[in-house]
Amino acid sequence: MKNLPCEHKEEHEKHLQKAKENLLSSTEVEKICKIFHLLADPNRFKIVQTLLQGELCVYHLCEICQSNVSAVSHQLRLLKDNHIVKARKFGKNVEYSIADAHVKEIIEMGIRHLSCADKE
Amino acid sequence: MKNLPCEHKEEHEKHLQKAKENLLSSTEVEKICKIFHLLADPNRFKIVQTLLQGELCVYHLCEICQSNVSAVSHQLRLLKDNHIVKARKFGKNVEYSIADAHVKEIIEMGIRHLSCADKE
DNA sequence: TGAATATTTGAACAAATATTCAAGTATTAA
DNA sequence: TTAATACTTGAATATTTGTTCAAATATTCA
Repeated sequence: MKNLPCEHKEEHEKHLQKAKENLLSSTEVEKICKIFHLLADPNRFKIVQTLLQGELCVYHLCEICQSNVSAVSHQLRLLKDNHIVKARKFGKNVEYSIADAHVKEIIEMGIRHLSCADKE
Repeated sequence: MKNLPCEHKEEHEKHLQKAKENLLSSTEVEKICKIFHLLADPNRFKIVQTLLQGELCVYHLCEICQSNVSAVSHQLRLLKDNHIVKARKFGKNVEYSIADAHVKEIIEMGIRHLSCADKE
């Protein structure tokens, strides 16, 4: 038995053991955190949530975010670089759409969490 | 029909309409983003994921995060202030545990997303 | 009481971030 | 070819963030 500075040695030892078994690698943790970080900015969140309804171009996304073209474009680049959205040129416009189907579930989970939190 | 500067007027108009119907309030978006932000830091993520296995005190969480007591304590305060974890004193130790059952699903969703992303 | 342990706290700092602005590119229309 | 539209880009700025350090608190034990 290790000499841990903790009153609950045995029980905590068990929890710690389980935790260590389920531990992800640093790379894995960083990847997951990256996704959460990308969805943690209100404007990026709105962009992604909006694009879940279907393809749109920058002008419309500005309307939704109530933000200016440049700010939205910067955020879109971040989302694109991280493969959350994809872009295709159509005439003068650039149309954005969701590239990663899984973000839908994460977003929906966030929304569900919201209504649960309200009840508490 | 609005005079939108976009080649795909009709179709985008539909997407935009749907998006506006599903639009969350700023307060709601901020609440969701807050949760994502809290889980977007590697050390906080590890702390929460670890506590899902059961109650532990600060010393053990430092071990998991490979970080120092002060840094972990700061992060724990953030998580506690936002009702993700809760603390109870036991002798010289403070035992932390999960306060918000829903983060489990969000974390698991993140992990699932990871394995999907790998395959692509 | 005084020393040891476990944790918290506040201030200071460096790094990361989001936004703005001004200038740039690409495409279309006149 | 010039002007207008749609979007991108890079630099500058202000803000937020995570970590460190040193000092503080709380509890137990001798």
